Amino acid sequence: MENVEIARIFREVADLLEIQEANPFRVRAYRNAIRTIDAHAVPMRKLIEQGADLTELPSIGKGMAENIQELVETGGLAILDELSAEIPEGLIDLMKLPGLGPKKARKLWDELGVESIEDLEAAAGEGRVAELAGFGKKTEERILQGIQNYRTNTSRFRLGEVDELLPPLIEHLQAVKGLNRLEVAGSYRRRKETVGDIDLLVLADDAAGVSEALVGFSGVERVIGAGGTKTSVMLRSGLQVDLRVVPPESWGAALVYFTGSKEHNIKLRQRALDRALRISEYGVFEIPDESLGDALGERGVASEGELVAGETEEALYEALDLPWFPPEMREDRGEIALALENDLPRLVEQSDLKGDLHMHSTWSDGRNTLEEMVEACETRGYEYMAITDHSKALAMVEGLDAEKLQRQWVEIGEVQSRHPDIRILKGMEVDILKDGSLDLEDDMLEQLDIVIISVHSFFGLPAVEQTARILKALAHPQAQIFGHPTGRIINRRGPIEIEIDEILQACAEFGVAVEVNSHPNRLDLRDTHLWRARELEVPVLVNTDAHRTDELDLAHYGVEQARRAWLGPEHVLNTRGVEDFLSGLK
DNA sequence: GCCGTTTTCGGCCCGACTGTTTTCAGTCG
Repeated sequence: MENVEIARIFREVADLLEIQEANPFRVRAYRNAIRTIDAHAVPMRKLIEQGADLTELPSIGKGMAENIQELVETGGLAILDELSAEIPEGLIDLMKLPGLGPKKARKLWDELGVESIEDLEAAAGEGRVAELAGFGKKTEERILQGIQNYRTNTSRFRLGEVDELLPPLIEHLQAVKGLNRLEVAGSYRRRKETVGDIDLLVLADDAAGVSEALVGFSGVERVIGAGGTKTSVMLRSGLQVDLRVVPPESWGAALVYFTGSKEHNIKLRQRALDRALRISEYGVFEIPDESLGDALGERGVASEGELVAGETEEALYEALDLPWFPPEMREDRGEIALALENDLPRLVEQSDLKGDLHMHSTWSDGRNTLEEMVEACETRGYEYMAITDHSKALAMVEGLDAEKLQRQWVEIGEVQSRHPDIRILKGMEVDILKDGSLDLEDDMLEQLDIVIISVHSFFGLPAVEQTARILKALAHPQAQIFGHPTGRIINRRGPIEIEIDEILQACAEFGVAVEVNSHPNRLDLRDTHLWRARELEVPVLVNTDAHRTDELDLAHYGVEQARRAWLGPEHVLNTRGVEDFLSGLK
């Protein structure tokens, strides 16, 4: 029973409780526990094995700890069995459709006997949904449309995809007269590895003009909604874009609000209430004494109370006696407590990087020659770099054997003499073979400056075998860097099955650094694993794994994931000068 | 169901939009 499975089962319980109209705070308790479990690198089963007290984890109390224990020990959960005996689990799928929540899903089941998406499609097709009280013709159409979208497009967008889709839209909007400011907020600004939709925040003299411009953008497939301050459209790419026009005095508050995360915002609001302040997307307001209590619940009190802050993010945080938080830290993973204890860490920045230690050339499957890669690194201001072509096990890309590698060293020597301003390190991305041995002779490994070890085959080994294979490779005296450790391709190929915590502990023990592979399709290790690496004091390298010169520019994605794990320059080896860097490797 | 620099009981974030209504519930972020 892995953490992802526990989280999935808790999610089912929460959804079913919601349909059952259980205490909403009980539902929230499950959702909070899911966040903790999802983000924890150590498996719950292992914590239990070690006799750890699960209730020390945030949002895990007595009840959740018992649930986790039950799941780990029996593989099942009594509360889930009870719930699914009362309510069909297919109703959970219904809630994934836009406009359908627990109440409406429940009603569809109660009154029409709908138990699945298929049932719902049939009922809506026959016009029976529109006849229900609280439903109508439009809702029915929206449901049918939603079912289509659900089947064709269910996954989130990779950050890199969004970076390709956004520029034309932003350019289009910036041409609107009177647009003073535009910012992309949401998980995009927090640089999360995948993005669900796009939140655009705009300061403009003519709100309606910007809204019209968005609706008129050539990439728009349909308009989802349009009100006075909010416009939503669906692009043909399947990406949803929400646009908000905000007044200048609320700019900072709106930016905080729409950047999120939701959990971070909730913490801010709780803190505000403690000091008789109320936060909304319009600003920080004083709560007048006489309205404390009952009057707050009434409608139309939004403007009540004096505006304290809102024009900038800094001012909003200052009103709460907090420093400004980099968006990557706004995940409610303890950042507020940290800020209160001491200064926030200085997070690593792209400009800190002094070298890139993972890239390919035409010697294996790279598109550019070795010298072109060197020149491109020079252009980017790097002090050092490593050429790390594939080893011979990757026959399809003509990986290098010992003989070919020696010939490459000759070329490196020549290129080095033509480019004295950058240090070219002799490296290789050596395959970890099925049995955990390395795909290059020991005497050759010893002569390399940089040895990256990576998995490129046998992705499907069972966890025990896969973990043992990698542990063996990590123990090799010449292994220095573990490249793209989980092998995942986001939205396409899942991670290999490994005990990530054991692996990271072995890295710490053997002095092996881990890579955050910056390619936006990989981002491997991911943020929560980098977090664990920091805790275990495993050094991290931000590498691009570039197969072309322009891919060297992807390094910022790796830096951003590192920032999400609160890594500073002191945690990232390739922020050091070349001699310090080399002495930091084993 | 979790949580505690006024608390072990009584709290638990806030507002906009939609569609269906004649004043609002449900959903969403």
